[in-house]
Amino acid sequence: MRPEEELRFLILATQREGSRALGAQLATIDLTPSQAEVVRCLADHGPLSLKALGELLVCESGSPSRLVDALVKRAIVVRREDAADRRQVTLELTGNGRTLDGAVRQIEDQMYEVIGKQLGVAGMASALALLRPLVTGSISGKAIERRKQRG
Amino acid sequence: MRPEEELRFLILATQREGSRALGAQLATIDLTPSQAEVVRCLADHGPLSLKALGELLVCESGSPSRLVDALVKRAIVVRREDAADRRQVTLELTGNGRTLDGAVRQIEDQMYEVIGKQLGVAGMASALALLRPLVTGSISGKAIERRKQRG
DNA sequence: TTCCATTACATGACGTGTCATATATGATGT
DNA sequence: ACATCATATATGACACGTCATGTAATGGAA
Repeated sequence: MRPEEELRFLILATQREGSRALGAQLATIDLTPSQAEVVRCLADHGPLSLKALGELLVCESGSPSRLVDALVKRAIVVRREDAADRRQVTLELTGNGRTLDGAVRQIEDQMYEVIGKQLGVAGMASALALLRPLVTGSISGKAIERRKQRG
Repeated sequence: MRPEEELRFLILATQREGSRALGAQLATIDLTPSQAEVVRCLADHGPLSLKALGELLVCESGSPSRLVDALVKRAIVVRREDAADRRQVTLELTGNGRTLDGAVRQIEDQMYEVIGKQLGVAGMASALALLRPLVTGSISGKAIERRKQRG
C-alpha cells in the first residue's frame, strides 16, 4: 500500500472514529455532531443568515436548510424572515439552545483533552502545519478560517 | 479556537474535500468512493465473505450488505451462497468488475500523485506517524492494518 | 437429539451529505 | 416600468453511515 493511500484511509478513519465517539457523547443530549456544530456556530457568531451559517460550517458544503429545520422544530433555533431582504432568513439560538451549547462545549472540551494528550504540543503543531495546506482555498478550508476569527 | 478544535475540523475538512474530489472523478465511471473501495478490496483480496469484506473497509463500520447490493445489481460483483456454511455469502468481482477496478486504480493513482507532491516525502512520513496512533485499536485502524497485508 | 447461544447476513429507521432543480425576492440596465 | 439576471432559500432524489432489530443457519452443551 503506498503511503498516499494509507494517509487517505487514516484521514477517513480518524474522521469516522472521532465522529462516532463524539456522536456517542452527544447522544446524551440528543444532538448529532452536525447539529452540535450548528449550535456552536450560532452561539459564537450571533444571529446569522442561512448562507452565512453555511459558510462557517465544515460539516456541510451547501446550505444547511434541513439541518437547521430539525433544530427549529425542536425549539433550539429560531428562524425569522429578514425584514430588509425577505429572501434571507435570520437564525438565532433560543434559551434552550444556549443551554445546550454549554453542554456541547463541555463534551467537546473533554474530547479535546484526550486528543491534546495523545498528540502532545509539538505533535499537534506538526499535524496542523501538515493538514492546513491540504485544504486552503477549498470551501471547508475557508470555513475553518472564518471560524477562527471569533470562537 | 484551540488547536485541538482546529485539528478536528481540519481532519473533517480534508476528508470531505478529498471525498468530493475523488467522487467527481469516480462519477465518470459511475461509482461512488465507497463502491470503489469495495471494488478495490475484492480485486486485491480475492473472494471474500461479507463479514471479511467489512473488516477490510474503512468506509463502513458494520457489514456492507446494502453497499454490495448495489454492485451486485449492476453486475460488478457476484454474490453466491457458501456451500459449507450457508449463513455465509461469497463475494467476487465479475469480469466487468475487474475492468472497473483498473479504472479506479488509475483515478486513485492520479490523486495520490497530487497528494504526494503536496506533502513531500518527509511530510508524508510525519503525517502517517502522527495519525496512526489516533486510530490504532479501533475498527477502522484494524481495517487499515489488514488492508496493508496485501494490496 | 434437543435446546440454546452464537454467528452471518438482511432490513427498518433516521440523519446526514451532495447535486440538481424550483421558487421567490432583490438588483441592474435600458 | 420592465425585462433580465443574480441571490437566498427550499426541496426532490439518491447514496451513504449508523444503530437496532429480525431471521436463518451453525455449533455446542445437556
